[in-house]
Amino acid sequence: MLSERRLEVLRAIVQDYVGTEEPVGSKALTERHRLGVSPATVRNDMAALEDEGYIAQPHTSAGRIPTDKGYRLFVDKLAGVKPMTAPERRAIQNFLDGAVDLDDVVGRTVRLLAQLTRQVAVVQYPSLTRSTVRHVELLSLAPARVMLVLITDTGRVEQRMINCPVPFGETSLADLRARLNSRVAGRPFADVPQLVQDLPDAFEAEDRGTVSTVLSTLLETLVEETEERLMIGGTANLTRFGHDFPLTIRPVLEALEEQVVLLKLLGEAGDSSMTVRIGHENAYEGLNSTSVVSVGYGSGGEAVAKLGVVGPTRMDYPGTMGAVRAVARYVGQILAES
Amino acid sequence: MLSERRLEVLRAIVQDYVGTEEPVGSKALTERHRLGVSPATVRNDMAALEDEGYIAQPHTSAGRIPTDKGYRLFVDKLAGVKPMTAPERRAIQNFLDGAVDLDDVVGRTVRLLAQLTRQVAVVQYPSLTRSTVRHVELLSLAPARVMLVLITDTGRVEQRMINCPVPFGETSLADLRARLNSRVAGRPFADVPQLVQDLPDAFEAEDRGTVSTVLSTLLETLVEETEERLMIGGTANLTRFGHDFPLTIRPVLEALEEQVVLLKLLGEAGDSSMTVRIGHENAYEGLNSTSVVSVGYGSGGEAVAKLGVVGPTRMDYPGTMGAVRAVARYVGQILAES
DNA sequence: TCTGGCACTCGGCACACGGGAGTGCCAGCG
DNA sequence: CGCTGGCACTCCCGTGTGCCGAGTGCCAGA
Repeated sequence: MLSERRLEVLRAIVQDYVGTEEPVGSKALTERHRLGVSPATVRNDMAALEDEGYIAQPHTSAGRIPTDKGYRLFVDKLAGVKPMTAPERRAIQNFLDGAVDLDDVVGRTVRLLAQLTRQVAVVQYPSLTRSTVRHVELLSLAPARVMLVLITDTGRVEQRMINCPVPFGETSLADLRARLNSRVAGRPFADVPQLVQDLPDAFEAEDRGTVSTVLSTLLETLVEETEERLMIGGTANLTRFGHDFPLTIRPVLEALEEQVVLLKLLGEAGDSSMTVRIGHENAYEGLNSTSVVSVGYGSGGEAVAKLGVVGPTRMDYPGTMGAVRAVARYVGQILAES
Repeated sequence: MLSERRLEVLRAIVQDYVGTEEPVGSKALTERHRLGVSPATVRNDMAALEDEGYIAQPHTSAGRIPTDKGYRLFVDKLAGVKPMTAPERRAIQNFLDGAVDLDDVVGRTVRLLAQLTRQVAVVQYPSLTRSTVRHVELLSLAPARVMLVLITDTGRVEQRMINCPVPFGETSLADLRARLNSRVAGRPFADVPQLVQDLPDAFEAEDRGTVSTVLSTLLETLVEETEERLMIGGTANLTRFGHDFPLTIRPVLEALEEQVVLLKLLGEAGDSSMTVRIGHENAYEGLNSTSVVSVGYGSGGEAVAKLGVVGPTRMDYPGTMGAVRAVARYVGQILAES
């Protein structure tokens, strides 16, 4: 177990390195922090921290920088979450209020989060399968052409075109619409497959094919993995990463374009509590030099989706965590109101 | 006026520079192209081209690189549009087919375009105001809560929540829905304001307030500038820009995040024909070292939106233009089918 | 267990140097 | 009059050298 002072040294190293982006040496440490001991002592502590794998030297005779393990310890034991100041909280609220629809909410959130953290922001749309059905609408656009519209309590709206095998009468359509809604409205989307299973039986033989087509389209829309969507923003902040660009930034941009990768990343994180994944803790190779801070958000108690930021492992963890948590909280409120 | 040979020299310079990314000298030129003259002669031609402002030297005693004016001449007079090969055309079609909704179409298009051109792709959603109304739906979600859903012939669906001043009966709602659709279905969105102007008059006094609220929400969604949306992709290709990253890439990423800037950029381009804006021809400063190739696309004859790519001024113009044109054509087809 | 001292290591920078690619100019040739 | 080969000149750039400073590890002493 590391002594109290050694932990203090580690904390100082992390803070300084995050601030200066340069390896920090023993002398500079004693000057900037009141450790109460001499550089030589700090050097011994640093040697011990290095033995334990918390810090490392980029080159012999250079200062130390924290390793992923070092950041992990810092986040778990040495740092808290820095709460937002009152003006910041007000700014968040102002910025998010006045969104006209869900796209707007998500868009504003992603911009806000990118600006607050000066990093790349990722916001997942509320998951269909974790939301509740508000309404299912069927519109007849042409004799054998139906549009299916799903509306969730979180404001998300999905639509699908359906080509019916045979023309579908307006009364049958109204019948199906009414039956569908009476079964599923107010229920979680996850239950929908069960709830509509035997619906075709209630219809005349000639309509059954069409009803089945509609239902299977409905179920397809709910398949996890395809129904998940997200928005990212603040990629310009990647340019603040470091000086050795091309190699650092490239894989990150590529990862961000692969929505599958991001969704997996968010999916792996704890369900609603805040999760920090540091460097190599991220399964995806391109993100091995980044950290991901994410948290679930939702209109009520349960999380319907996640949001977070992607930044260099060398990031201000307490500040970032504070911003992410605060934004998630306010977005949840907005969704609950809509 | 420049002689035939000098134009040929300019063409050779552009082609070589685009290929190698390095200033091209007189000797290298004569070696790679059959110009039929000696380096000394080419030197004289280059001096003339430089006097006219078509090419420039990064430093004394270095090769020449094309200026924006040089690229302009190249695009206008010296190069055509390189048509896609048959396999490429097939690949495009395969890639775009099977999209389930408009978001999917736009998403696939942006990825496709980024991949084909190896540059940043930008695709605008079909403009509401330039589309035709397919259907307007009103859903009663709560006694004084109505959801407005607009559906265009291009597959776009917009929705807005409306809080009614007074509860709105189901029959009044059905009445309004029917009247609305009979007036606007099949008409261009641009005409909607005119068409619905006197609608409140047809209702009882108590409902008139609500009807007006619904109509004003409808009109708000049609305001140009707010209704325009777009998707971008392929930002990872920016890393191929050059070696002097931070300065080049940063403002471009920033511009791409400012949807307003991009929309303006696309808006300024010719309405449906292909437009190439080179370097400083772009009004936005951050894009002064990039070229934008854009073209309108639409389901029928008229363009309902634009798509294009953003890349370094040093780009393969014929190939890029070919890809952009081909993709626009296929997207138009897909939209017409849906 | 901490401290001050000391020798050592190594990255980064400033500087000088030379090679090479490219240029402009000029005189001569068809 | 236009094209060509030759020539002197200009710079960019990569390489090599030397120095400085920050940082380290180790050791003897308090």
